[in-house]
Amino acid sequence: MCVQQSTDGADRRTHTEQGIERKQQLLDAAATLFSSKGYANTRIADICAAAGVAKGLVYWYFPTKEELFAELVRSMRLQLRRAQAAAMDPTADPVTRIRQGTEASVVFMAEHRAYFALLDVERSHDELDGRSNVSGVLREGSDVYARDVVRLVREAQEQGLVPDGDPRLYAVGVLGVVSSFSHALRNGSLDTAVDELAAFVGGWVVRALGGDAGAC
Amino acid sequence: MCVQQSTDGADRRTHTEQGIERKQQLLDAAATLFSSKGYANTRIADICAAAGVAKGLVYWYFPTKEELFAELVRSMRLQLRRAQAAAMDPTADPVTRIRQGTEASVVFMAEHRAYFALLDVERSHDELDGRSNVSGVLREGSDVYARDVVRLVREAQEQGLVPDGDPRLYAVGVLGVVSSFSHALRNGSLDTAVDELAAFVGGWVVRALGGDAGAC
DNA sequence: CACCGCCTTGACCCAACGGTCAAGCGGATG
DNA sequence: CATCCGCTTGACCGTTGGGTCAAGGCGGTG
Repeated sequence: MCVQQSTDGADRRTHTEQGIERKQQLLDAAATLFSSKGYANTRIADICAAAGVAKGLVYWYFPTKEELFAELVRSMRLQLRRAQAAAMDPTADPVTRIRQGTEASVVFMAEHRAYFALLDVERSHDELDGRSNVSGVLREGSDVYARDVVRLVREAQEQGLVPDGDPRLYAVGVLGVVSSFSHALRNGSLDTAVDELAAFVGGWVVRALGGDAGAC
Repeated sequence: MCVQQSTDGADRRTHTEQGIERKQQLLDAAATLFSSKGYANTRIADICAAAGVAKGLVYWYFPTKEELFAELVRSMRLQLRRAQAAAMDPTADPVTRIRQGTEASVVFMAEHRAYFALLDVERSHDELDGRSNVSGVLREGSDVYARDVVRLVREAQEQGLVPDGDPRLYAVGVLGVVSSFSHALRNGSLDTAVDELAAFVGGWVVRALGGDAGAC
C-alpha cells in the first residue's frame, strides 16, 4: 500500500522521440479497442497485439490499465473543450453561446463516435467500479465543464433570456441532452445526418432554456 | 458452448413459499449492493454474505450472475412503467401526458435512488461488456418505452402541439433528460427537493418539446 | 571499446472470482 | 418408518488477466 503516489508525474520517465511515438501507438490502439469492445472487455494483451508489441511494454509507459485509460480520457476531453471553445462566438449572447457549444459537442461526438464513447464509458466506469482512482482526476474535469455552463446560464438569467431557477439544474439539462443524443447515435437507433442532428439538439436546448417564445 | 438455453424458463424450478422468500432476499441484497458498489464490483460472495447464506445457494435460484442482474432490472422497469402509467391522465393532451410521465419518472427515481441506478448501470453494462447476453432482453424493454414516447410525440405533432421533425429525436431528448437528472441527483451534485426537481424537469421537457410559446 | 540508460521481450506469478459439486438437512407424503 | 424433494452448505476448481521481472538489444557518449 505504500506505492509512491504521483501527485503529478512522480514516476514520470524521460522518453526519447521513439518512446513518445510508441506511447502514442499504444494510446491509439487502446482507444480503438476500448471504444469498440469497451474498457472491461479489452485486455492489455489485446492492446499489445494491436500495437504489435510485447505485453510488458505497456507497463513501461503506463503504471496501470486504469491510468492508461485515464490518459486517453483526459486527451479526449481536451479536444472536446477546444472544439467547443472554437465554436463559441465570444461576442454573442449567452444562450447563443450555449447553443454553439452544444452543437459543436454534437458534431464532435459524431465525428469521433468511437472516441467520444470513452467519455461515456468513463461515467459508467465510475459507477460500476466503486473505486475512485481514476474518477477523482476525471470528475474534476467534468466539473469544470459544468461550471462553465452554469456561468453562462447565470449570465443569461441576468439578461432575462432564461427564467429564474437554479442554474445548476439548467446546466444538468444541457449537459445531459448531449450525452443522450451521443448515446442514441452510437446505439444506431438514429440515422440522422450530423448537421441536422446538431441543429435539432441546438434548438432543443434553446427552447428548453427559455423558450425562444420571445418571437411573439 | 452447448448449455441448454432458456428461451424463457426452460430451467425453471418449482419453488416453495420459503424458496420464493429466499430468492427475494437474494434479489434485495443484490439490488442494494449493485446500486451502491456497482455490478462489476459486487461479488457473488458479497451478495451471499449480505443475505447470510452460502455461496452455492445463488446458483440454485439463478443460472448466472448476469441473469440475476437481468431479473432485477426487469422488475425495476416494470415498477417504473407502472408509476408512469398511473401518473398519466388518459384524457389529457399528449404533451401533458409526456410531462406527467416525465415527472413521475423523476419522482420514482428519487424515491428509489439506489434501485433506479440499476437502469443506468444496465446501460453502462451494455457498453462496457460487449457481450449481449443481457442486453438483448433488456434493450427490448427500453425500446418499448421509447416507442411509447414516440407515439405520444407523433400524436402531439398531429395536433400541432409539437413542431414537425423526427419524433424519435424528440423521444431521445425526453428519455435522456430524465436519466441525466437521475444521474446528477445520485452524484450528489443536486440537493433540490424532489417535487421541485420533478416540476423543473417537467417544465424543461414541455418547453423543449414545443415551447409553450402558444401562450401568445 | 566500455559504459549507460532507454527500450523491448515473453515467460511467469498470483490473486480474484464465477461457477460446480457431493453431501447433508428437514419437512411432507404414503 | 422410508422415500422424496426442495433447500443449504462450503470446500473446491479452472480460468482469466493485470501486473512483475530478469535478461538482452541498441544507440549514443566518454
